[in-house]
Amino acid sequence: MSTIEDVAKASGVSKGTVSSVFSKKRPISKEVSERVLAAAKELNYKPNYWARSLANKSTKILGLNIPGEQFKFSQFHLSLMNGVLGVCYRHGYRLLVNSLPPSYLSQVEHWVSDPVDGEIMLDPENEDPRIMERIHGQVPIVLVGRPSSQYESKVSYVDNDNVGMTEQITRYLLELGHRNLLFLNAPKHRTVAGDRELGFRSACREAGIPETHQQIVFKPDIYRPSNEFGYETTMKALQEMPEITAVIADTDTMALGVYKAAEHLGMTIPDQLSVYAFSDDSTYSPEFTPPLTGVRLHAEQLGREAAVILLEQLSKETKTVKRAIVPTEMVIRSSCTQRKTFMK
Amino acid sequence: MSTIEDVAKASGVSKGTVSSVFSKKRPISKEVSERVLAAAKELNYKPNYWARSLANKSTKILGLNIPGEQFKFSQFHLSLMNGVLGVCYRHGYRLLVNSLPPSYLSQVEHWVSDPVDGEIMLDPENEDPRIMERIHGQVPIVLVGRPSSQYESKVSYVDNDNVGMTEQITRYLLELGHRNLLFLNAPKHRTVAGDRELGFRSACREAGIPETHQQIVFKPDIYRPSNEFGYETTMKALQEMPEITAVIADTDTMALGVYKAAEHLGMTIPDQLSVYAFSDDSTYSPEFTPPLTGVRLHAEQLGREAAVILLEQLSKETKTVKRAIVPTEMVIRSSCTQRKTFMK
DNA sequence: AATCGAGATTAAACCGGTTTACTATTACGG
DNA sequence: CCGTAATAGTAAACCGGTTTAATCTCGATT
Repeated sequence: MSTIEDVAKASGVSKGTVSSVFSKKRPISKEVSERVLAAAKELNYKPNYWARSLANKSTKILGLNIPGEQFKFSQFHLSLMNGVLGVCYRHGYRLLVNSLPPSYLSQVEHWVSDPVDGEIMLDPENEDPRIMERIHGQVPIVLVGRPSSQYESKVSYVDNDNVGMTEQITRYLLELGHRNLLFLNAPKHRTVAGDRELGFRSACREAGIPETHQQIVFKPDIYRPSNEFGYETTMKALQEMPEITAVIADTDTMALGVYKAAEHLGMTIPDQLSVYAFSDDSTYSPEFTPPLTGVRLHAEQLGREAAVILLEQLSKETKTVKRAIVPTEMVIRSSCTQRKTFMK
Repeated sequence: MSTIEDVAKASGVSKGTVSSVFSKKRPISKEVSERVLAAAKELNYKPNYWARSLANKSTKILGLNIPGEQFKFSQFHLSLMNGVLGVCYRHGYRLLVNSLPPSYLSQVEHWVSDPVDGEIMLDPENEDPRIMERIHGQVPIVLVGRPSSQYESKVSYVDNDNVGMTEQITRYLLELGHRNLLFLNAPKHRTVAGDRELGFRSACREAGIPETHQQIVFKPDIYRPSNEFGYETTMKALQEMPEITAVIADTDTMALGVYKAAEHLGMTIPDQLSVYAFSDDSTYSPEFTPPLTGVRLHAEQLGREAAVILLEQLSKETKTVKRAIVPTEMVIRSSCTQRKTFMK
């Protein structure tokens, strides 16, 4: 690859002039400008991204940070990313997927600052070391999901109204006559799990459901796939407590496990078991009979808003902490129905 | 942020020594090493990514290049990306999603080399300027999909056997008794469209189907969503040629349009119209009744193989051109059936 | 004719690392 | 006790851009 030096020599001007021709940050006479561009084309020259970033102290790259080992993108993340990408696209930013193993990053020879101007961080946890690290390292961040309270006034974030949404969904099931619910929740250390628990409990309390009839099981944070967790937990719960008539699953993948459990127990959905999932789109949907009732989280919009807020923070000097709540909508399909009286 | 200079001063050694402590590329006595690391921690120092990349001439970042304006990731891309990410993860590479508008990149002030060590390029087209550019710019690439023939011996790529797969699928429909097929193909300029056309034609010819009964419509490359294209094309085709009893759709999104058209025409699937789609996973699957018959493309494996080949090319000096063909499997669900004789 | 000022260009410093060529110190074998 | 080699550290050059401060040109103003 040829360098700016080569172009400068070839067109008989200085490095600085060539730089200005490209960056357009200073006026250059048309004549010189053309001569330089011709030479550049001739030599197949393109400014070096990293040299430029080093000098500019800006990379025009946004990071997307996802926690956990062996992470896989779900449908939710996909939509979210599409939202982020759209904004990046319009503003000339590139998107870096930043999810290297903590074990890798902890080695001294891999210590390094992040190659991004700012980062969108997914799935915040209660004691999330990533947040501390970014604040400490001066990297602007926007979270998708609520941070733990100690950071709530320190970092910007976008989120659904998880408390309200779960309340609404729980009420829906209660109004259908269900009196004994099982809630398969996200891993306990994720902040979203707490919010959803809150909403669930609140709606149950409001309807006078005793605590024993509000089963919540948090997904353990080991690498067991969600559908297996859904299957095993539902099997166990329904055997121990056959009065359960409705299950709320945190994701559609979990719901798949619930469906399978119901099938193995000879129960039909929705007649003997209602199933609700926090997800409107699913990879596994071909497997769902009947179609899954869920909720639209508007992942794409979450991504868009996060990206917009982040870019805003990058452009302005004043670091206002912002928050955006994206509304949700229930999507009633056919996996939930009135509790049948003979089930009593 | 503190620099290597600060750390050097604080620990009373030279820049070069600090550099060696971090990169471990040269032995440093334990004593000095500890002193430096302590100072680094104290100052919250991390090596600057850009400066390091500049000096190393390597970024440890792989690019994922997707063509087209206003691109959105589909389920296929999601799985593919998961495959790529897994490999990146294990090798300490980050992944950059590189899909900026050509209009943006053509402006002089945005000319810049790519900030990656190598790139995985999706959806190659017949006269794909991206390929030329990367070869010219010395950026190692691996394609997902077959390049046009002039590049076939010049760049590595991974692909499904699109010809064979389409042949197999077409035969399947022909064996079900269908004699009049509609094939909604990918945009004509994509190489995959040609391959699939070839397979389709070949199977039809083999069965003695006249050309007039092998309708192929290529998706125009304007920004109309695939489902609308599927809907409108199917409506038109079925009205002009009611003898059609089976449709092959290039993607599940297109198939969604076909379903809708069938509904509007009062036709039931699969009894009056069989539908086959080149996709096993779908965002829209909740909408599919009956479940869509398709084909498993193993997108994740495609991504994995592409990443592995790319990393191999980066590590070795010898640039062997490699090719990998990932097998496909038909997934028979319930959107295709025997042609009913009364339809004759 | 002298002064001023705007515009275009350049040399050199800088961004923050890595690497090379060299020096100083210690260890060892003969 | 000396020559040689191995080890640890350093100063300076380098990676390829951007930017600052200074210089030079030329037309307009007084």
